[in-house]
Amino acid sequence: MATTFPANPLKLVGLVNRAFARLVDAPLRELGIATGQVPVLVALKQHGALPQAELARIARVEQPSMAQLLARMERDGLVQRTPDPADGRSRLITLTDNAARQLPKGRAVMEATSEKALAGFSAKERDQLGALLARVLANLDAVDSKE
Amino acid sequence: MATTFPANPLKLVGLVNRAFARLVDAPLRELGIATGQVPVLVALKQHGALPQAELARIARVEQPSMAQLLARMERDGLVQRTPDPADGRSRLITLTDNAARQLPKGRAVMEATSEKALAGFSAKERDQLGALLARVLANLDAVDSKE
DNA sequence: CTCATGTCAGATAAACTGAGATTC
DNA sequence: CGAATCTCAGTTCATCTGACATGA
Repeated sequence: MATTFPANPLKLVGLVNRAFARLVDAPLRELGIATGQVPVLVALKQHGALPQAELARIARVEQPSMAQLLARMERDGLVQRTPDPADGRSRLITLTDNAARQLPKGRAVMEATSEKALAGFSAKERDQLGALLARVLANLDAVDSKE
Repeated sequence: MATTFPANPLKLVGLVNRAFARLVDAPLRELGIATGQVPVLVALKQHGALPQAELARIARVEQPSMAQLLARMERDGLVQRTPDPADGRSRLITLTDNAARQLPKGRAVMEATSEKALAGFSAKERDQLGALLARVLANLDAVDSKE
């Protein structure tokens, strides 16, 4: 009976993902940020101005998906697109001052909710979970690139 | 430096979830099934006819979300809605013969991809991953119901 | 009357493919 | 010319609120 309840870890991944997104959504929205935008904001904060294609790679989505996400973010005053002086095809994405100001609060929300999600976990267990998930991700990436 | 790479396990959950969905999507689509429909099909196979509200509870979505999902499934010939003789408000959802026939193949796809995702994992590690994720989910549920 | 079940209408976010325009 | 960058158009899925009809 030991393996009846975990069913399939991959199913749990989906449930955890949605439960987390649901929790984080409301407080982020009050900051004017959507959940899916956080990775983009973080990347821009870290690397400064970036072209759209690079952001798509970082977030692992197709370019049109990123274009649409950025369009929403531009609409909401989180990013600007400025022509790339070095490449006429490209436009560089930068954070607005407002976004830069809100980002730390957004990260705090993510952090706090993660903390709740991992309540009762020892440091070792957190590392374990991270390591196991990283291996799963590596496996899935390997399959993906094989096809 | 031990905790630099796992960053935040919750982020990995999101990445794993999407990577898995992407892999599983195409083969399922060939069977005429969408990824989000699988849990519903499985629940119906297990429990027989079920009302919409019960399916929403099982899948942990709001009723209108389930209604729309079922509408798509009905459109695609996977389920039927028949009046509940015992409750005039309710309509019971049942699998079509075709869906019942396709379901095993769908589960096989899910299984096979899960297997690839967990390549190189010992039985113990699988249980560990499942147990850790189940604890995360329980934590998130607890927060959710507190608010 | 209240509660539960379900539908409808409308909004939003996120992702994809396919087809161009433009520039390196 | 070929490849990269981006836009546009259209589709699908998944999710949410809010309003409403109807039956228990």
